[in-house]
Amino acid sequence: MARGKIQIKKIENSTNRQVTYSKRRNGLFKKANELTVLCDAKVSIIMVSCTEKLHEYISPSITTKQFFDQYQKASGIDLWNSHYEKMQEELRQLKDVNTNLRRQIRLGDCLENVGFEELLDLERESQEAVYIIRERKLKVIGNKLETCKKKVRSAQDVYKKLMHEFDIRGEDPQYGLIEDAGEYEALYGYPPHMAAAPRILTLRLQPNHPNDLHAAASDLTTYALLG
Amino acid sequence: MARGKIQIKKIENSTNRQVTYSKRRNGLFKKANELTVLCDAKVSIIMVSCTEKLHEYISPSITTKQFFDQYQKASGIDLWNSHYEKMQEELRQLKDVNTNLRRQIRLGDCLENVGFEELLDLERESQEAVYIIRERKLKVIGNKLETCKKKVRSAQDVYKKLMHEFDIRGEDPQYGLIEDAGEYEALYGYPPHMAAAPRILTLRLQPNHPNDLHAAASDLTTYALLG
DNA sequence: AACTATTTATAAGA
DNA sequence: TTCTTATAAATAGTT
Repeated sequence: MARGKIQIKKIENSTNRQVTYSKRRNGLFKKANELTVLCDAKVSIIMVSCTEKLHEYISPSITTKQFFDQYQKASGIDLWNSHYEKMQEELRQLKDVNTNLRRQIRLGDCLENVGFEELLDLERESQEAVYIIRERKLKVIGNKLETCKKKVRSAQDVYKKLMHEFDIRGEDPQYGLIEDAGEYEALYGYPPHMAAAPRILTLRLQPNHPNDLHAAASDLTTYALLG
Repeated sequence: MARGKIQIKKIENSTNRQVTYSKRRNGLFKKANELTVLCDAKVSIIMVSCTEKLHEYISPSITTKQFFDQYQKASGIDLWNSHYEKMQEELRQLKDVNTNLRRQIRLGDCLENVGFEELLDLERESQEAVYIIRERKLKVIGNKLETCKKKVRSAQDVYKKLMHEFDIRGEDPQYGLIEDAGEYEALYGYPPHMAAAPRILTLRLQPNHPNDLHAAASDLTTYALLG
């Protein structure tokens, strides 16, 4: 529109296109604002450039949200609808899944309407579940036991070492053994009567990091003898 | 902008304002379209006049709906928020319920990450479920048995009645008794050895609605004797 | 970003 | 409304 007429078709030079976009965008927004003032109208312009950048003009005294609401009202097009539908579909599916899950559990709803065959299946499945869970439970218990045994062995090693040193030094009043402090078992959560089986001498132990209870429970080798 | 400069302020003459609105609206839309073509951009203009009339420009190759979606995405402003929030809350809750249900079943997912205490709970719950299901199963079996007994009694009644009539008429060749047709048990789905216990004479029976197997199984009183 | 020759938009009048 | 037209405004190409 100046220094030569142009064809209204896509500007191939991307720099030129960018510049023109910027200039004309400003022009458009200016015009929109004039229109707003002159004619007491409300205008909303939203632009997305080919580089996906978003620019917006909105008349003062109105928000984009209000604009959309007004647009919806005036046009009769329910813009929420498709959004709704998606969510409602998702909701429906979740409810279905839910129902199926409940059907599998069958604790919440009663068994009144369950057929006999289904009932037999259900009993079998539930019993299987019990077996699976029980198996897992036993494995977990086994693991715990194993861990405890290791700790006990470790403690025994420490004890042997100490006894060895003890033997070498002879009766030195600097070192001493205190019986039955009861703290060792407590740290591992074992009742006293169970700890009795592996016959070891209980030592009064103290972690190297007195304030760190976790370290106290998990790292036996860093314990030091008390005087 | 022509034949005299104007102040950018509300045009008080309503006719003039209307005319200007119309002219400038067209101008704006034309510019918007040029911008769309020249710069490969997407433009949406929505205008509401002071008389609440709505006009819209939208670049070809896009819908207003898509525009709103894109706007939302780019601006981060969730225009549907109020609508969404409710549904999303519902969705979230359903998902939670779902997770809990799955946790109760715990057959699909493995038990690796289940704590020991939880494992014990799970075992107890599952075992309880088995008991509940078993109880229900026994009840159903009991009901079936009861129903069968009733039917047997009913059959006995019919038999007695028939025998009575038989006695009155004496030996009339019009009426006959046929032993061991085997169809009675088959209809009720009972194996022959179980039907043997209640000692009744089996009759060759035929339902009044020969094609309706359901009726055959459920309505003993409408059976008629065959010749 | 500024300049400016031109094109385009449009205010006022018909 | 639309057309006309003098003139204001916008802007393409250049610096």
